[in-house]
Order: sequence, then C-alpha cells, then structure tokens
Amino acid sequence: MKRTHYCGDLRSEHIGQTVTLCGWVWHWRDHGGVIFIDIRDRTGHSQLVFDPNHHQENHRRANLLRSEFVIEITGQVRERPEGTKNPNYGTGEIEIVVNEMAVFSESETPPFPIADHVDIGEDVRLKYRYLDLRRPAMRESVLFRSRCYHVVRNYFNANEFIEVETPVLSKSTPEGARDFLVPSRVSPGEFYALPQSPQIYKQLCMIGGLDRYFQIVKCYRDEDQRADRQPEFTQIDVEMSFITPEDIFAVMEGLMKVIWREMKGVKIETPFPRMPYDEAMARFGCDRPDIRFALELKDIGDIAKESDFQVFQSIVDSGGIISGLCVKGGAAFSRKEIDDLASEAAIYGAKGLAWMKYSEKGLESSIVKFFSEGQQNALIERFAAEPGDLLLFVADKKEIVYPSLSHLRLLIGARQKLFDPAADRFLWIVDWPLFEKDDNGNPTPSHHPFTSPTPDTLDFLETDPFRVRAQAYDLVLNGIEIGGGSIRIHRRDVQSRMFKTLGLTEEKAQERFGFLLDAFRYGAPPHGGIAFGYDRLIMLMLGLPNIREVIVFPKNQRAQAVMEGAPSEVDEEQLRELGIRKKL
RNA sequence: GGGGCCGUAGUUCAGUUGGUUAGAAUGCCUGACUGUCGAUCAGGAGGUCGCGAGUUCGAGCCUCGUCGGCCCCGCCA
Repeated sequence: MKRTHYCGDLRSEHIGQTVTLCGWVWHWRDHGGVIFIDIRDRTGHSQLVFDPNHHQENHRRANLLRSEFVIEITGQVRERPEGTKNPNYGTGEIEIVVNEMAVFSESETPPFPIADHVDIGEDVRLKYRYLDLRRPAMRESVLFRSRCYHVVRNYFNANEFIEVETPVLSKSTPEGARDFLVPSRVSPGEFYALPQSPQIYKQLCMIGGLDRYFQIVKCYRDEDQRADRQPEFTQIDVEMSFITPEDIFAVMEGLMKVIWREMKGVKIETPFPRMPYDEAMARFGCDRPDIRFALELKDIGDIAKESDFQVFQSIVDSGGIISGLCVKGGAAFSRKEIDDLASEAAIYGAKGLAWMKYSEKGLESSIVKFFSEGQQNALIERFAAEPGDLLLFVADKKEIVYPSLSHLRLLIGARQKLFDPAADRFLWIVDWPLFEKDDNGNPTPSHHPFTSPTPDTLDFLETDPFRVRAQAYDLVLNGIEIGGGSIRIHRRDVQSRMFKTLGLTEEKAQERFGFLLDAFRYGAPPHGGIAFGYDRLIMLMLGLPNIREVIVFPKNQRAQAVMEGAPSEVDEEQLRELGIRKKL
C-alpha cells in the first residue's frame, strides 16, 4: 500500500476518504477503551483512533506502540465528534479510524522528548541531531531555509545571473583567515586549501566574460567559533561586470525585498539608507550600527580638554578621544548598576567609566568639580540631557572607546527596550578605509586585497595608505553584518601597487596570486560584487539566537562534529600515502 | 592565548550555614480509565552529584587541579 497523504495535510475535505499515512508515533492517549495516537511526519500530525469496537486486534496492537515507532496505517478519515475538535492544529477537525497497520521499525525511548516545549542541552541535541531534527521548530527552520534557497535562485535567474560552481579544492591564501588544508596523494607534501570564499574565482568568471555570476556556496575558515560563526558556512555570492556600487545596491535591495516578501510576507522599503563608515563610528562607535534606536555617542573631547580633569586632559593630549552616552532616566541607576556597566566596558579594554547624574540640582558625581559651570552646561547641551538622565564617558584610544561605548549602547538599548525587536532596519555602510592597522601599525586590508581604492584617493597608496578610501560596502541588518563587498581592482598595475603596500614582494604576489595578475593582462572588465551570509540571514529572519539552529549538522564551539566524531585520527596507512607524519 | 557562566536521575532543574536516607517535574515501567490532544489517576524503578586530589569528625556544597558545554575578548583578508 502506498502513502496517499502527508500527516499534516488532511482537512475536512478529506472526510470519507480512505487514506494511507506513514510516519512516527508521537503522543498517545490510552483511555482504556479508545486509544488516540498522533502520527507525525515533516508536515505535521494527524490523530489516529483505535477503537476496540471497530477493530479489536488493531486496538490490542496499538497498545504496544511507543514513542517514535515508525508505522504505516490505512484508515478512513472522519469528522471528529462535536466538542472534540482541536483548533490548534490544521488537522484538528478530523481523525482517522485505523483499519490496517504495519510497524516498519520500533524505537528505543528517545533521550529527549520530540517536542518544542522543552529546552534540551545543545550537546545532547547535536549528538542526536537526527532526533532533534524531528522536533517541530527545528523542522520548520530547515523547511524555511529550503524555501529561501528557491526564492534566491528564482530571483537571480529572473535577473539574468549565471549560477556557477567554483572549486572546493583550491589554493591556499595565507592572508586573512586560516585555511583548512587538504593533502593530496598525487602530490605528496602539497596541499589544497578549502576556500575562505570564492573571491578570486568569481573575479576570474568576470574576466571570463560571464558578466553576472551568483552561487550559493560553502566557505571554510579555520578560526574560533562564535554564536554566529561556524567553520563552514554558506554564502550567497554575487559578482557583476561593468557596474558601479549603485548597481550592486539595487540588485541586493531587490533580493532583500523579494526574500522578505516571500518568506515573511513583509514589505520593506528601498532604497536602504547609506552611512559613511566614519559617521557610523562617530555616532554609534561601530561599523555595523543597530539603527533601530538612537542613543548616539557624542564626542566631548573639546569640552574635556578645557576642564581641570587631569585624566581626560592627558588622554586628549596623547591623541585619545572622549566620548559618551546620555542614558534617559539613568540617574536612577544604583552604584552597582553603574559598576556593572563599567565592567561591561572593561571587556573591550576601557579602564574606567566616568559618569555624571543630572538632576534639578545640576550635574552630580565625583568628577563634576573639575568642570566649570560653563563646561557643565556645554555637556548638558551636547547631550540634550534632561533631569533624571545619566551621562557615561569613556576616555581612551579610539580602538577602545568606540567598541566599549557601542557595547554599552546595545546593552542599554536592550535593557530599556528602546527598539521594537520585530522591526527590521537595513543600512549600507559605505566609504570604508581601504586599510586598517595591524599589530605592528602596518596596513592590512579592511576587506580583502582585491578591493578597489576610490579614484581620488588611489595615489595615497604609496604616500599615506590609511588615507585611501575603498569602494566597499557592507549591508547591516539590526546591528548585524549580513553582507559585504566591493568594486574590485581590475588593473594589473593597481593590483601590484596594492600588494606592494601590503608588503608583499613581487615574487610572493606572483607565487600566490600570479594567475589573477596574469588574467588582468587579457582584458579584465571593471567588476564588483558582494557576498551574503546565508546562515545569518536565515537566523535573523527566524529570530534564532545562533547560527547552529539553522544548520542541519553544525559543529560545536570547538569546531567538532560530536555526532560522527570529526575531526578524528586516520590510519597510518592513509598518512603514509599522503607523505605525512604526525609530530604531536 | 584570555575572561565569564555552567556541569546533580533519560531530560529540565532545586538542593539552605558543610550534617546523617540527595529531591521535584517530566520521561520510562506496571495497573486503572471509551473522546483525549503536553490526557488523567494510582503504584514502581531510576543517581560514579563530570573526574581527581585536598581541607574536615563529616563534602553535592569549601579549596586546588582537570575534563566537558555555552557566551564573550583576541582572531574571523
């Protein structure tokens, strides 16, 4: 007998039909006489009825069924008696009187209930991921993710993009993230690398004339994990020729619009606002600001410099900055609450958190005495403070002030419920610096070394690299970076100058990226693109707390697959074939 | 590399100031029950308190170490 319907699809229109369902035994309710069993598959569940008056043998066998047995039944769909319908489920109007039943496999008692209403430790869930996937919420995010692939593919197909698969066995590029290396039996002592992104391949596709490329692609980075970072993750990767950033914005805004419409039924406004990097840092202390709420940073270096507060003065003198936040109603914070905020700021290196409470009597705190009345008024005015507010200041290097205040801002914003958690606010961050300083103060790419400088700052490449601006852009949603890209360098001479600025010798550059530089010799079109974090996007749309919830078989915090046990040791024979000896 | 929180029954957790026999809920097993839907009721089984040292008359609780989980800083072109 063949399955005729999915368990979650039956409705009152099926009443009277004989149906065959396959699925897992979910809940059962044995009333001594009648037994109800919910049969579940990926679509939902239906209620089976085993009535001893209807079929004594089936009723006896139903008694032996247990959680997660896999069964097939054939029976008649009937309307439930009045008063026993369940409006909470799509199938709540009907039930199935079972005529025939087969048990495909029995099941041991599962280590945790197949239900959403219990929180199970993630280590247990991952060990038994195949059971976890049976839980309705998990199943829903898998299905959601699957539907979203189709929306993305349809969109790019409709817009004349070409889907291309780039290699997974690739060449190591030691810049940037650590590579996963793959040894080769055919070339002993040599290694492929798994791509951190298909960056160079998609540029070569442009040089190959494909013009508009997209790919939904796995990327691999051997770095430490976070709630939103996995060693392998999925990107929506895009590249286009003969374009400006505006073309990228339009295409990606269109994609977001379609995804939100199809997946959430929500209309989002385009174009998205754009904000220069410097403005984002100054106003929010962060290159991916959450603009669902204000609570902006204000620089007070000019006021503090004039004050008698030695600590602030010396920080300004040594090139540091002083910036602050005005917390509405924060004057009511206890000493402990402020101390707690200070330790939150300390995570990002802030050595202290200065504060002033503002009441009808004026500003109050141990440092107010160092500020003249005029300076105090200037502070109040700078923050548009009102009685009852709390001013918080961090003074240090930019690299400490901005992250710590940004963190406090998000903390306070969440605590004071300053934003609607259901709102979605997109933002393009533009005008990035091409370089940032590495530990030794040398230039290192903000994005990657193929990002094109803006034409008007190009010539600072040799003289003042930190002044060079990039034709780069990030898309930020609710304070989380969901995508980033740039217009690429398409000229061999510019790419060479870029490598030179990064301290790559001609030989090194040739060895690592020679194939790209060579390609530039043969007519490279101007091009650019962007890559989107697919897992993050799904996570955000579903409001889930981490990326593992939207990955079917994720790794744990230590990048291990606990179910299958990977990574694992391999046979000596395998290593010998590869010419590898362990040195641990 | 560093910081924080956590680890007690299959699962989720409680466990007071260190005190004698470690609890609850749920799940599991047995029984009862003919309209339930996270069924209900009665009974039962179920523990290396992550592991190892130490302090103590006595440790789930205190100390040190260690292992594991999650979150964060660094890292993530």
